[in-house]
Amino acid sequence: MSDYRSQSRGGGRGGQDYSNDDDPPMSRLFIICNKAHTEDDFREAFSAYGDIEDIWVVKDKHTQENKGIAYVKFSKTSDAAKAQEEMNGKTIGKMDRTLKVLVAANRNQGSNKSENEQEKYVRLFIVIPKTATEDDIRDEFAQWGEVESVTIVREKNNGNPKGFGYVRFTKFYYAAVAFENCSPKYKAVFAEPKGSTRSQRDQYGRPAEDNPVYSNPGRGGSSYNNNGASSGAGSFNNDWNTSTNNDMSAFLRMQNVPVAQPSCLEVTVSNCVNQDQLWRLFDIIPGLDYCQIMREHGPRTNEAMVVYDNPEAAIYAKDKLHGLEYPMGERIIVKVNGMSSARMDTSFIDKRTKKDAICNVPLPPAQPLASPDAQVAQRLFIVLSANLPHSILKNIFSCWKGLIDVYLLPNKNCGYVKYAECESAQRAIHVLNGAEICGTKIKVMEAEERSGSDDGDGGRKRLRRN
DNA sequence: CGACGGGACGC
DNA sequence: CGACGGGACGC
Repeated sequence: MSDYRSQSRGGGRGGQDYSNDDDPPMSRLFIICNKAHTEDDFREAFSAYGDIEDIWVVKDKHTQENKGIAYVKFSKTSDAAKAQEEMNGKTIGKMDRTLKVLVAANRNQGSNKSENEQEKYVRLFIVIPKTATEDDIRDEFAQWGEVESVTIVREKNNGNPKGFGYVRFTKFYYAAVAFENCSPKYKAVFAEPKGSTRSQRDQYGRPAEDNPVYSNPGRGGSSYNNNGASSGAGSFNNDWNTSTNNDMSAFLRMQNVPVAQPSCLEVTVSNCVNQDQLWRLFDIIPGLDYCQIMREHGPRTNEAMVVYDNPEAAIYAKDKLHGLEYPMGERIIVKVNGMSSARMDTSFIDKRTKKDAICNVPLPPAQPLASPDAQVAQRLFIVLSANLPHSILKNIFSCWKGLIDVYLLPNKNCGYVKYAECESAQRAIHVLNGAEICGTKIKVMEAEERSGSDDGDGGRKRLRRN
């Protein structure tokens, strides 16, 4: 993984890729041929299928003799697919030997022969609206080629769609055309073969624990890191409510909350500092309760929230750490939450004598969560005056029984909360609407029904996208 | 005022 | 049967 040279070329400038083997995916072919084949032979035979970025006839390092293998890199996956399917088994040049044409494996993973062969190339993983049926998806994707099957993944209990599924085509080429041309709403990618999940999905998981922040994931790089919802999501596990089974520790933590006073700091820190490092830094001052990198703040900085269990500790931490170079050359900026003035105003603290560090209203102790598959009894819509980490929100809303899910919309300070019990939802509204969480105001109300997804009946349109 | 995410297959 | 180079930021 250290060998990835392509990372720095994220953006929009034009096109020469020398080494970006797997971009787009499966656009490079591995060809087993004859030692006498030349680059020109391959160019002549393969350029009919599309733009070729690179042809490489592999030679022995020492003897310079051809090894009888070659790589041909196309710009487009579908061109590579067409070439692979048509040239495999053909002869080119004046040679007798037939070519064996395969999709090249990723540079760092060696041979491909033990794979399920076609399995990897004919199946797309897609996000599927919950209202869609297998037939809908089949009809939609049949425009790109012959669909062999569609699978919508469903809950095993109630058969409700999970919101994603698979489309299997009869040929690599069809899958490639669909991959390139289907609506972006499907977020199509080539499906991993059934056994090996989570190979590349780690980038969404936990944010930097002991790794520095990685820059860009590969294709389709929609912003993955600039909102509290997604960056917070990975830290779920480090927080008070470690999981559904850990209610007791959450309970104990929550019991302590109401006695503490405000002590929330807003910290701007280089994005090469990860959460663990930041924690250790602020933990120098006793009383650290909470430390969370929340969002990107600039091209090279993140914004974090740091909470102490008493205001003196927070003031002291600000005093000692504000302006510190950490690491060398990168100053940390520490502000009292919500205040823009550089100087600490202690009267600010006094005004909040009765408020706890996390929320300015008393909260009940933490309650068991509902399963993520649970039936939603009530959905709430929440609006924040600033972003908050997902972990804090989850914590707050888990003070009522049967919380299913909390999320904020990308790049917005509003979102949804789902409960399996109406009564919990109503209590959450009653207690939290108008409250402040770490100095951030929150509104909580019943959510409107979602506007019909794509049933196409013209009606209330408040948004133009669907 | 402020409105719709992510997701990996019954192992 | 078979699996990984050369080139190079830019005024």
